[in-house]
Formats: sequence, structure tokens, C-alpha cells
Amino acid sequence: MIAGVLVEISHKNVDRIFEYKVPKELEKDLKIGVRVLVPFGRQTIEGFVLEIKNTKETDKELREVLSVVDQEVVLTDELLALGKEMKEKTLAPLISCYQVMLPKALKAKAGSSVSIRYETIYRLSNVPLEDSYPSKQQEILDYLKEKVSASKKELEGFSPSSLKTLVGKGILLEEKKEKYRMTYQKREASIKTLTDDQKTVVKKVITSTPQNYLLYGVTGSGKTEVYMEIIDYYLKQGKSSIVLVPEISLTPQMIQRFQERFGDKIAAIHSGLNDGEKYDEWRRIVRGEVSIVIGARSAVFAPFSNLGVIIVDEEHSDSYKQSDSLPHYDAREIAKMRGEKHHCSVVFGSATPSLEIMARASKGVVSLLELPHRINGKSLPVVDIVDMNQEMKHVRGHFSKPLMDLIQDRLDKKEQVILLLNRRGYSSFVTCKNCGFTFKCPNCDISLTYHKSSNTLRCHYCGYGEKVYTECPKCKEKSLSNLGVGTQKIEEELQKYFPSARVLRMDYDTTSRKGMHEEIIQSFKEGKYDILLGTQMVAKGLDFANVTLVGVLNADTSLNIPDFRSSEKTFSLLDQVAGRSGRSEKEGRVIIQTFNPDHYAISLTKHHDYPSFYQKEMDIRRRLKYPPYFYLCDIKVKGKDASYTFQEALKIKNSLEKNLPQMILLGPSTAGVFKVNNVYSYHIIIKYKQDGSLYPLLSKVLNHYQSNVKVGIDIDFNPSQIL
DNA sequence: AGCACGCCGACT
DNA sequence: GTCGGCGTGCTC
Repeated sequence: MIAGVLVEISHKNVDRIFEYKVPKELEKDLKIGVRVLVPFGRQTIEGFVLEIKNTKETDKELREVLSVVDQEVVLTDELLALGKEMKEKTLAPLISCYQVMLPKALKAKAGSSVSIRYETIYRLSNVPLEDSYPSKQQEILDYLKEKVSASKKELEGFSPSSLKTLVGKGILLEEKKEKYRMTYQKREASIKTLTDDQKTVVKKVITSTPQNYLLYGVTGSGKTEVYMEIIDYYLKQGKSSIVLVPEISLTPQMIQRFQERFGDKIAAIHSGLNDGEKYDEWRRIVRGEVSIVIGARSAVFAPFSNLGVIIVDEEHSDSYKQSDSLPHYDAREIAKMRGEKHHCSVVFGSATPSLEIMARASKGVVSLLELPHRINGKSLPVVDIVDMNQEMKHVRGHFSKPLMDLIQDRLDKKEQVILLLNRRGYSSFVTCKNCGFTFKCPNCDISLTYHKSSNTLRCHYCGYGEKVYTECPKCKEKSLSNLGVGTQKIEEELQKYFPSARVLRMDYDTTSRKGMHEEIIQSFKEGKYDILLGTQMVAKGLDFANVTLVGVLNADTSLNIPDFRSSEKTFSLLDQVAGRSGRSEKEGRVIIQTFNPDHYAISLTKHHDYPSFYQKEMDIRRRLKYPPYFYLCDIKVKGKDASYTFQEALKIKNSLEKNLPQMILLGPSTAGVFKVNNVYSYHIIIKYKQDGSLYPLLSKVLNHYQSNVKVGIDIDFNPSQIL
């Protein structure tokens, strides 16, 4: 027997199958999809068995498999095939595709530090019981007759020596049992009755043939209830479900709602868990002990064999794309692929769907489901857009008069306020403090980034550059600056203007400690604070009945990020945060402060007008040849020697240009984050309608450079952002 | 990714 | 004469 093994080294040079002889005694344990320990050069490492050949003759000199690591298959046939497809679509090393599917604990290096936890349990053996025992022993026996089995901890109240005696006599059995670090308790099942709209959506999904859906529902329309109802239906059919949410909205509040309804049938995988806890959750899934997985991006790989439905909540979130490491996969695409394999539906939900999916919905490629009303029967909150150009004279700190007045009003009424400090794309673009003017690239329509070293403004996409002016070209004021404020500064201002207000800050600083996120949300919910001030994380999924005012201090920052999706990101953020207001009985209000009141991404949030935003934005995307009309591919060329790296990038671009005449190639341009750790990056951007020979061609480029140690190449198809 | 082999500079 | 720099090449 010969085993084809993929070793646990994520590098192009070794991203292929190596063959090993299988010793007779390992043959029965060695299966496709298990990990094995193999000698590799001078080292001993782990790898996945991908092939088994039953050839007897050993024509080649092969080394032997040392041991089999897993008793159970860790990569099922489905996941093995899925990994190969991912490699095709992302051009990442195959091993990296398998590594993202598994918890850290199952990767070779972390394996030693995370272990399975055990607890000792006691239960009655088959030895016939006598009529009576000494009283201390009898107590234990009575307890166990009732409970069948009990852990050591539970029996702490009883006499330890009597316990020992009973075990010694063989009346009780002492066993080691695996113990999970997380526990879920089902609480009051508060199943709300669905509205007619919600019922229609649920019915459509569970009665139709499996397909992909876009659930377009306004904020507060009860999408989560719809998800749970669909999941419940499949649960009763004996099928499992995956719920994907962006990490930022995977709040304790959200998990709690699922837990209340489904109890220990759920496993929640989020960044708050440590490696051991994640490993436990994964084992519960593999063993079929749970039927519902709720988690961020990587939860899409939950090893279920009988999927009933996959839910992708907040579908528009860019966190579904893995951009920081290989493989650059998109969980939404993986969801569709698994949906097809399992013949199950995939429901993509959002109040502000991505243009890509809405475009597909309007073509009929995905089915559109709508929830146009809030479940509380109230209309969406009234939004006022405050023009900060006009407000300049009345402004106190970062607060306009209308916002100040409304905050005071809510404090008087003992109602709560959420304030959003938009920090998205908190980078060095130049804005006029007086009129809000920002420099944009004439070719790409994205904000220019300030480069201190050369004192120039540059476009990250095409490389266009211009000199920095001291005077604003629009209003002629000398108010150009690259401004930015932190939450601490705003908190100080709030304390100054509203000394009696109890302000709670929520940002990356205050939530980094484990459990802090939960604590903050809980204490705000309990009314211990009047104002919740935070960054993006206050925008999504939070549900506070007493919040009747949402204020956005600076709507413009996300408008100016150097990305063709900046308008979409802004509209979606503003609409989402506005939706936090007036979720219960009381009417909600929203104040949006901006220097660009006429920009469509801001003005259209006034009436929550997604359809108009969609039309307008699609028009721009079509004219500038951006998605969803064109696909994008971002090729990053990195190296320590700036000029050498640029030359190589230019060579790549020229050769691609020759071979891809029907595609549009941009660059090489300096990356937004040009220099990181003394490594310089250049981008080549490809816009295309059909991939044609793109993939094989880029694969060749990668192979050509795999042995070049001076430059590294990173390819990202459909990038969520180009940095 | 490791790890060794290999061919040129400053030292006990 | 050696110790060691990190460039090139291989791992079933």
C-alpha cells in the first residue's frame, strides 16, 4: 500500500503529493482524509492522506509513513473536493485551502498545545445490588439510580472514601469522558409569532426546490426570526444548518437568541473562543452532536454531512472575503458551492444588499425575497442630514446644534442614544476642513492618498499623481488637512457638554479584553448608561428597545476611502446604524452630520432609499467598468528592493497585456500601504468580463516566480478592497 | 517552509 | 590554514 500525502507546509515548492510506503500494521487505520506523520527530508512532519494505491510492487525507493494521527477522518470527501476547487479559483497552495477548513488545534504546530479535556464520571455497573449498604454508600447509590451517571464534581458532596469503596467492589464504574469547554443551556423558548411577510418568506424557502435566495429586508424587519424558523423546519427533518454572520455582529446578543431557541443543538464559533474551545466545538459538529453552527467566515466549512440550509446574514459585509492571508476565498462563494453539493438552499440576507447580488437578483439568477416592513409596525426612523458646512458657526466640538438639542432631549426623557464615530478607512487622504473637498483620481474616481515622503497625492489603482496644494481648489481656503478624531476625544467633549450623561465607549480598545463586548452591551441594555459611543461595531445587529436617537458624527470618512466601493460602504453603514433607532414602541430619530449632504450615498439614506442608491451606483459602476459589470483581479508584487520590484511588476504587466488583449490592465501602481516592514508593494489590476485564459496564465506567473526570493506575488480575485 | 550543501571573506 | 556568511536546491 502506498499513500499520497500532502504535507503541512504552505509553500508552492512542496504543494504536491509525496508518496510513502505504508507499513502493514498501519494499513487498517490509514484512510483518505486522515493525518499521518511522515519523514520529510531531515524533518518529521504531519500531512493529509489524499491518495491510497494498493500496488504491491515497490519499484521506487519510498520512505515509510511513521504513524497515523487521527482515528477519524478529519477531511471528508466533500471537503477534500472543495479544497481542490478552491485552489483552482484562488491559485493558493492546496494545503492552505485545507488548513482554513480546520480549527487551529488540528494544524500540526498547534497540535501539541491544545488537548482534549476529560472528566471522571461514575455509573452503576451490572453487578446486582444488595438490599442495603452502609449509609454513606447508600446515599451515593440512590443518587446514581436517579441520575444514571454523574461526574466527580457532582459527587463532591458525598463521602470520597465510600465512593472509592464502591468502585473497589465493582459496583460503580469509573470512566473517563471527554469534556467540552463550552456549554449551552436552552432557556425560555420565546418564539415570536411571525408577521405575514415573514411567513411568506419562510414558506417560499422551505417549499421550493433548493436554490439561492436574496432576502432583502429593511432593518428591524425580523430577518433573524425568519432564519430561525427555516432552520427549525430543517432541524425537524433531521438536517443541519450553517449561519454565517460578520464577526462584528456575532454578538452575545445574537448567540443568545439562537441558544434560547435551540439550546445545545448549536455551536457558536467566534473570535472570543480560544483554540481549545474552538476545537471542542468542531468535535461536537463532527460527531453530529449539534445541528446548527453559527459563526464567522470560516464556519462555512463546518463538517456537516446533511445540510438543510445555509444562511449568510449581512451578505454585503466584506468580512466574508479573506484578504489578509491565503487562500483569498469568499465564504459566500463557498456557501453556494456547498449548497449545490448538498442540494440545499442558501439564503443571503441584508438590508443593503451588495450590488453584485442585487444585480443577480434582478437578472433572476438568485430569487428575491423581501421584507419591506418593520415587525414593530412602525415606519423606519426619520433621518435628518445636517450640512456641517452650514453648521460651522454653531458647531461645538464635533457636535452640530440639531444633534446637541436632540441628545439633550433624549437625556431629559431618559431615553438612550447611540453615537457612531465613523473611522472606516482612517487613513491619510486630504480633506478641506472648510468645504469637505477631497482630491480624487480623474481616471479611477477614488480618493488620492497622501504620501509624506514625496509630498504628493497618489492613486492606488493606476498610479496617477499630483502635487499637494496648500489651498483648497474648490473654496480657496487654506483648510486642507488629513484630519481624524478618536473616540476618547469625543467622549471628553460629551462630558463637557453633557456633564450628567453617563457615556459608554465601545471601540477596539475597550472591547479587546475577553468578555468586555458582552459586558458593554449588557450594561447599556440595562440602562446603566445614557449614551453608547463607538466605531463601526455599534452599527450592526444590536437591538436596544430604549434607543430613540442615533447620531453619526462624521459620515464622510468612509466616503473618502480609496476604494471603488466607498459609496456602497458608506450607504450601507449609515443605513445599518440608522436602523438601531426606534426598534421598539418609541419612534426613532437619526442625525447624520456630513460635509457632503448632496452626495447620493448620504442624501439617499434620508428615506432609506436603497433602490435609488442601487440604480445610481450601478450606473457609475457600468461607466467606470467596475463590478458587477466587470470582474477585478488584484496582483500584488512585493519585494524589499523597490525599484527591482517595480521592474518585475512592469514585466509581469507587459507580458499579461500581450496575452490578454481583451482585458483592461492598470498599473503597476504603488499600493495604499506602500511599505510594510521594509517590503514594498505594487499593484496590477485587471478588469475583465470573461476569465478566458487568465487563470492558467496567472498560474504560470506564480510558478515562474516561486523560486525568485526577491519578489513575492499575491493574487486576489474579486478583492473586497485594494490596499 | 526548513535544512544542508556550497563557495568566498576575516580570524583563533 | 579554518569558521561562517547566506545563495541555491531538495524534500516521496
